[in-house]
Amino acid sequence: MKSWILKSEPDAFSIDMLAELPDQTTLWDGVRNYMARNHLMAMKVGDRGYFYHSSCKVPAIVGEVRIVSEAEVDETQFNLASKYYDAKSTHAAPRWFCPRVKFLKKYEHPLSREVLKEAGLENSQLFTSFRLSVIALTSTEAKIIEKLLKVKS
DNA sequence: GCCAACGTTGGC
DNA sequence: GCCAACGTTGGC
Repeated sequence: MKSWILKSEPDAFSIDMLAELPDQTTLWDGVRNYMARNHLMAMKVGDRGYFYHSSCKVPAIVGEVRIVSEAEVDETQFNLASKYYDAKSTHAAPRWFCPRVKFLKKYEHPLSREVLKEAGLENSQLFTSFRLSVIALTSTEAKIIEKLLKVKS
């Protein structure tokens, strides 16, 4: 099982919004960056996603999701009305794919960037490629986060 | 709201 | 296929 970080702006889509959906699941669509897309396509059912709030007062890991189905074609790329519309993508050769994720839990104590950095994640893609919206964690990095969560709860 | 970082586009 | 210009992300 691999662990990932999924960034989302809480104003656009927060962990609370996910938790309030009837089935608590959503397609992680709208990603338009190839490195992030490759991560989305590498996700397997059962993988863990850390839900990260970005572009907000306290950017932090705020909870967990589980990957419940592997990446499928992101339909928003064909939708003219969508802000994720991609004129260069075709049904024959779609560019963008998205997995389905399910809400697992929301943390009482989110893990801020400061905490993550101090705990030893300073070399993670979260800090080295700070604009990347889908991040792959190494098993070492995942263990550090698990340990932090144990201490916090 | 500023601005650095950096991915993407497009002219040559 | 190089690289400057441009646009966007996201922390501060």
